[in-house]
Amino acid sequence: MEKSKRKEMEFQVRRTEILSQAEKIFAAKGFHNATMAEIASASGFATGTLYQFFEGKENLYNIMVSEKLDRMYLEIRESVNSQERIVDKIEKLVESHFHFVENNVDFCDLLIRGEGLTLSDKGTILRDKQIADYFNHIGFVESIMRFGMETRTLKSGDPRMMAYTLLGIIRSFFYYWMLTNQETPLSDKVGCVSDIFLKGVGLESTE
Amino acid sequence: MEKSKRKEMEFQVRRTEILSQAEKIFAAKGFHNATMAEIASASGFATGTLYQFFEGKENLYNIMVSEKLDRMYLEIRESVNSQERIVDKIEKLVESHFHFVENNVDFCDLLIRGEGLTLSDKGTILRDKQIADYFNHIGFVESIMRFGMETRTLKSGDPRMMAYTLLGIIRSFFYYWMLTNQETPLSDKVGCVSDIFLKGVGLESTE
DNA sequence: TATCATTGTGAGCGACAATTCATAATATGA
DNA sequence: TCATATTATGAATTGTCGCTCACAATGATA
Repeated sequence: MEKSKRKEMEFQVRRTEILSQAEKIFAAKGFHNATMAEIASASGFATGTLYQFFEGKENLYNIMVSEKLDRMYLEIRESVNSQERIVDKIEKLVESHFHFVENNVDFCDLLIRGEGLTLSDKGTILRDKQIADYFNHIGFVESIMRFGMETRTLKSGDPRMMAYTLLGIIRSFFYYWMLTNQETPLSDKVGCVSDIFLKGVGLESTE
Repeated sequence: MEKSKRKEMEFQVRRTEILSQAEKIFAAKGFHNATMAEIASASGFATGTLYQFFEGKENLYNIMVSEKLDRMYLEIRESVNSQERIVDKIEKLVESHFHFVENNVDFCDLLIRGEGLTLSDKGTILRDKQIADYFNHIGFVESIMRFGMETRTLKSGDPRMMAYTLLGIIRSFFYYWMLTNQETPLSDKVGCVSDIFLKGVGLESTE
């Protein structure tokens, strides 16, 4: 049994190495331009060996993206949960999103390109998983909004719409930052985002 | 000269037909799973004929997307410009975006998948054009914000950040609507979006 | 109708890369 | 150490289209 445990661990180490190299290569060249041969040699294996860890190219790609996103969502949740006040929670949400982007530029570039989402049969199953995860995340943000309404910090309204709004703003800033490779860190905009989100852009006098 | 004009027109008709069929097929299957043969037969031509209208597959795809987006931007601009008051302009902006989405579900699905943005050499040139167009659009929205500030309807602030915000919210709602094929029209949310954008979600008492 | 020009055709070429599998290398255990 | 099980190898197989081009069809001209 000890043996098999060590085996298992070695298996995981190799698997992780492949995933890590795959991430780099996919990020650099996109799904369709990356080749299995390249990923194999980068992780120090022969082409055929990859197929002992993953069912195929799509599978490898999807697992890589999926696990990466899982980690991101987890990070964000923990960061938000570490705060008590609703306003701080919102700020942390924005901040942790932005941190992830800043620390994973290549991966985010891959996400923007959005490649690999049109996949065949098996691929769609994993795609659905990613969509489900995204909705799950929306649900999480929604719960923050609901909390804000309970504690009378936020206006009463549809918490789901609020969640869409906040995530949309975050995404838009991330998008802009990716396209204009700015010298200023994205994190500088955290205050700006949460401010607009909470107070809106209209003057009090408006309507 | 008359002859050549008729020729020119016929050429345009054929070209348009190909583009129209290409749109359907690309939308249904994505860039990589669509084949030139399929597009050709759908538009009533042989494979080789397509190459008299377009340089190749990437070229066809990019032109199709590019021209479609141009029409969208134009529609939105006209719609916004038809309004005098800033609040109406904002509402029209949201509304016309949503209208486009509702009337072009398949095309928007293609956009969400984001396929075809990782292209080789020539492809990137056209990709850059699309990014430039997007920035141009942001600039347009920014000018609306600036106008709102001049007329003292909007708070003074960075108009570009405001533009990112509004476009982000719009995109987020569009995204959610696409993923949950809802029975309710997206247009129902126009009021909700412009409201949150102008007033924010925080209670007055906040801060 | 004969001639030339333009445009359409689609079978087949060529390139590419995912996947497989017979074989080699390595690890296990008695 | 030898037999056996496990894992790695990478050349060969395979299938897929994008694209070309020699030829056909159509249309224009005289």
